[in-house]
Amino acid sequence: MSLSGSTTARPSVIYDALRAAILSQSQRPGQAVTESAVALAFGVSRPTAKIAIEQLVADGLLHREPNAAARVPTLGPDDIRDVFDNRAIVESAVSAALARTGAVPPAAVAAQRELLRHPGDFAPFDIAFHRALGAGQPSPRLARLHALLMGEVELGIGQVHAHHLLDAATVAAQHQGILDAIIAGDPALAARLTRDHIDGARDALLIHLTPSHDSTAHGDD
Amino acid sequence: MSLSGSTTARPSVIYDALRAAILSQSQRPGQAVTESAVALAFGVSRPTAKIAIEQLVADGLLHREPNAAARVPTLGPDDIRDVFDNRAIVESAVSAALARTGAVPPAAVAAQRELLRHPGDFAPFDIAFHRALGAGQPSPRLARLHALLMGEVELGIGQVHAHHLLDAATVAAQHQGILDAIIAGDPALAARLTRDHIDGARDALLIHLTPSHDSTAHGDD
DNA sequence: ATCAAGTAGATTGTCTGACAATCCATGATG
DNA sequence: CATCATGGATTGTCAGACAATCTACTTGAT
Repeated sequence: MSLSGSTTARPSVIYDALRAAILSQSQRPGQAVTESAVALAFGVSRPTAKIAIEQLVADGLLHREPNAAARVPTLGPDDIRDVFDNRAIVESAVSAALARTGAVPPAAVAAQRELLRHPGDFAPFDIAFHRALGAGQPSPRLARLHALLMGEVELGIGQVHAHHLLDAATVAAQHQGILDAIIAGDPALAARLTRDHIDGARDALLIHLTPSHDSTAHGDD
Repeated sequence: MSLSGSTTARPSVIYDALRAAILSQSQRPGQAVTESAVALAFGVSRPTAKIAIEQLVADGLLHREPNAAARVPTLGPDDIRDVFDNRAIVESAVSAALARTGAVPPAAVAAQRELLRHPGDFAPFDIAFHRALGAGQPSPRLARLHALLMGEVELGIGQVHAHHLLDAATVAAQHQGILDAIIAGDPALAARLTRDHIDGARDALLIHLTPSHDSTAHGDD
């Protein structure tokens, strides 16, 4: 059957599209993502859509309860804290492992360069930098743990990052410090700088989620 | 097999049975686990079997390449090192988090008690102790990271643990030290003892995997 | 006899359509 | 007004089928 799309509408295609929609806030938090709707939108059957949705759930980008539709999760302060605290644990180990090799992933350097060239909206390059760190380090299992957390990190940043919490120069400087420590072969320093960097990002996000700050949300639900 | 006549043969049932078969070495490492065979053995269709297999692959208990049958992975020295090093990172954070609460999961105490009562084959209770630590700690995401690693840990111990590497008394003493540090509310000590404990287990397993004198492995049982 | 090419088998990847089970909202009824 | 039955909606699960890909073997030529 020739549906609208090209040759094969594999689950991964649906996964990517759905993921982009969630991270770009096209799918508002709390909004239901039903299997039927996804199947209809992509012209596939429900089981096919189900597979893609389950993949998103496994990555933390969707929440689902036994017999209800999947929903885009709303990351509250507790979630942000939990995600970033665990990321600090994992990513500091990532930086330490990289420092032991003494080599920096080329993708991280590229992301760092692009970040400085786009100071207005640098969030994608910030994410790319950290993903490159995780992916470029020797341990495959540590890379997997890191990638697992980055999904929710990206979701949390997307939900809050529109407010320009930090400026590109500060972020870039901290990134450069991490890279320098890695090149210098100093695992302890690389781990400490990474931890501080992530803690700072966590606190910046939490400030925006604290009700003391004005003009954050519209009305109480 | 002994599974028949059940109207609700959910994928989780197949998952559990397959998992037990792998961990009990019923499925020898390297052996292929085809979707057809699983479907036939459990009396379900291939997609149902596929879901269970993919779940095992996600947990690291099976390896699969794009167009080949899934196989039980053989954990070599590099794999053991990688699994246990990452476990040390995650589980030391688990112990530290528990120490901050000052409370010990009851399941961990129960596992510790059972371990002392079964000094002959204490591997299951050793695993249960560490799983209880991960599951009983506050952060849901850290618990998930820990559980993800424990699958391969259990696989690695199962592949080597038949040789009685450590005696129950030593393991129990180390466990008790961790519990005491948690109760005392000393995160740094709990983390350090946990790391040492895991590093010791790693080294014990690696000794048995080092081909010091026996080059060709002929597995007569 | 050795090597290359073609072919047959096996296995996975994917899809379709359907039925059963469960949850939520609505409306009827005491 | 509260309680319960009913309807719709959604997920959970399943069986069967076809296409794509890899492997191993047979066949043929050098």
